[in-house]
Amino acid sequence: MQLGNGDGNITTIYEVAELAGVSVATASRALNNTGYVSKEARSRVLEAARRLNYHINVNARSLTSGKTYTIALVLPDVTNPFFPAVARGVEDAASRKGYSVILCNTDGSPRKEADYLNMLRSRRIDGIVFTTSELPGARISSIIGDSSAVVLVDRDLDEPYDIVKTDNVKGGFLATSHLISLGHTRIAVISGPLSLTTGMERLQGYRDALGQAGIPFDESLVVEGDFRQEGGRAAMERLIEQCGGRPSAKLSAVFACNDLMAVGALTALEEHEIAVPSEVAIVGYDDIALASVTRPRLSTVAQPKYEMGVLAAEMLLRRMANPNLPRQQEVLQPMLVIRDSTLERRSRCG
Amino acid sequence: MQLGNGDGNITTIYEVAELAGVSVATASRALNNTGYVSKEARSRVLEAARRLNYHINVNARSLTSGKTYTIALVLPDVTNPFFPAVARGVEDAASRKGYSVILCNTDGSPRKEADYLNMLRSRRIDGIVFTTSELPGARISSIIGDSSAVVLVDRDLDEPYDIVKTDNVKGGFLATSHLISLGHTRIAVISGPLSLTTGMERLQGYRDALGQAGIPFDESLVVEGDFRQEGGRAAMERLIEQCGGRPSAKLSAVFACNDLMAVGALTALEEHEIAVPSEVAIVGYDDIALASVTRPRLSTVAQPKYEMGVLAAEMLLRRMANPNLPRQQEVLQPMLVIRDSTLERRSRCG
DNA sequence: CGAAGATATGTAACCGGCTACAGATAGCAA
DNA sequence: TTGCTATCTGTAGCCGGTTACATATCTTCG
Repeated sequence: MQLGNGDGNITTIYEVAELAGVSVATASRALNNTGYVSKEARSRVLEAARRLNYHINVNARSLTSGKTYTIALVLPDVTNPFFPAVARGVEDAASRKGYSVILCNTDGSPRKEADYLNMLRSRRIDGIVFTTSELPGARISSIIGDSSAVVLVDRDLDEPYDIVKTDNVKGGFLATSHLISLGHTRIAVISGPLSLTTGMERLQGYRDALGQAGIPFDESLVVEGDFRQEGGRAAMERLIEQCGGRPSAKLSAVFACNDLMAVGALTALEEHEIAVPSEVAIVGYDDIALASVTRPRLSTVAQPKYEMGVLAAEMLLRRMANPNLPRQQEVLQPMLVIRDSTLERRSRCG
Repeated sequence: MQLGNGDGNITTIYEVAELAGVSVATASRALNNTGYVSKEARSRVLEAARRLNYHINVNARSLTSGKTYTIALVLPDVTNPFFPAVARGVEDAASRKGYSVILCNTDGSPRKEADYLNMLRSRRIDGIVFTTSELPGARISSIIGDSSAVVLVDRDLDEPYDIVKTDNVKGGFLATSHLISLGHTRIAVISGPLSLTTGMERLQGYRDALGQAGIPFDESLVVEGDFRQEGGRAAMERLIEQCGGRPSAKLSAVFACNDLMAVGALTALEEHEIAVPSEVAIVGYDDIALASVTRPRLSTVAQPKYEMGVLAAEMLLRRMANPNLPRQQEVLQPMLVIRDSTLERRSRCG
């Protein structure tokens, strides 16, 4: 609406300098509060910038500074209910410090992961919060080189990258011990993919709890799932079939290594008209929003998802500020949330 | 691991040109497949780029091209279960065309929205997929000017921006008609914030359905909610209280204008031991993942969330390619999903 | 054979910032 | 007065690409 110059058109620092009657050097110094600038010059520059609706061109600046003030969040799928909270945490922490976040969904495909990493390198991203699936650490470094810092979330790689995770062994232990303390001894586990550290570790916690209670580990009670609802349902079907339709003495509780699979298991149980928790108790993992609305409401092991995101971003910024820092690792504590899908078990069974 | 040059360090086109024994102009042409380049020169350049692990600096390029190949997705909160699917759609469609997506959570705060828009302008973003809450269209244009294209999702502004939405009036109509067809006549509505077009339009659909069925509109059956779970619960409490604890003849069904509020209402009903759907039927809106795991499973009006994201991104790219296009508007159709929270109503009531 | 056009390449300017360096002025101590 | 420091400003080069323009060679056609 202004004359010709004002509104939409893009202004450069040259135009600001000209209007203010100074050189670009002075204009730059005034706008960035660096070096020596007289009061009058500064205020003339600021006024000119205001009048021209000047917005610095970040890309141009990054050409000299080498910093883009951009980080990336690379994860399998925002649509997986575990990730939005993490993403929000990352974005909050990043934007607080003036960083923007680029979102990348890889579906866990090493191919897509590699493609994104290449793209991110071309963008000279300052850092990456990465939840990879299968890409080996060495491959990551070979692509991004040391052009950007990396923090791994919820994954554990051999490479010397910083890490934010929760104690999955402990989480698995908590879930299983809870079931044991309720009197269960025949406890099945629907694990995550055993190629992922999360999958392995939660299973390890399960074994630890069993061992500590003196309950023998029974291979046939372990079914490998895929962290997805349909996989959880299929795994539960398999378990039910294995028991000849009625769990009864063969199996009285299930630890599903994430909530999505637990929900799948729940539907399978419902279809077979097996009562939860009276016939079979079930514990999930993650405490996604779903968990508190199922019937029965799902007992689960909560992870501090938002905090993980925040910590990951903050850790990344620290690493960016000082690439020579020793490797950082932050292990958060999972927490058992007891709802209705697990219940005290009286008398029956041994 | 290589000599000194290979791995992590950043290479410029100058080094590539030098290694290939050509000028930067030729190198640039070879890498971009523009202009004339001899076969030999091209292959020497490509080989040099490969050996040096050359990745173009996108920021430098955008300095001359004026394009950043970056768009932004500005929404209230990824943590709201409605948005991840939209986000995924936007990211998929964008990355398919080589664009990156910057994620911005505004919490619906006009202040944050304005801050983000300013930041995005500084980044010379090519376009924005925007789900604003309260920022007037004029304000948006005053900030971003015509420096980037804008597509509005699920919102309707006076400004001449492109729009992707679903037919909310129709959605409200579908939900209400469904209840009416089951025999309900006393239907309460827990609306969204009436300051939002989504809120208003769904309510309008409700009124239309009532009108068409000849059921008088009763002000006292309308409670304004906030699209959040706790708000839905509070609204339901209010309705129950209004009926003196037992809905009975005063109210036999509720249309909650999104699923989150429906879930909240469900918990309120459960606490009061009011059976769903036999005493009170309930329909939600959005069909988020939650809806299919509640007990009873929630009948709801589904929006094609992922498709909305895809369409928004594609529309944005079209607009970016041709700023003079007439205003585009895409209205998708909502779809009724009948589950267990609504049920045929026999005899009783009139 | 000469002119026109296609092909190939390099030089240099430019995109929009930042900053090293140099030059200018002023204040102050010796 | 001289010399030194602190303050202020501008010129120009650089960051890493793209591309207009000039130049040169090779075909091709009248």
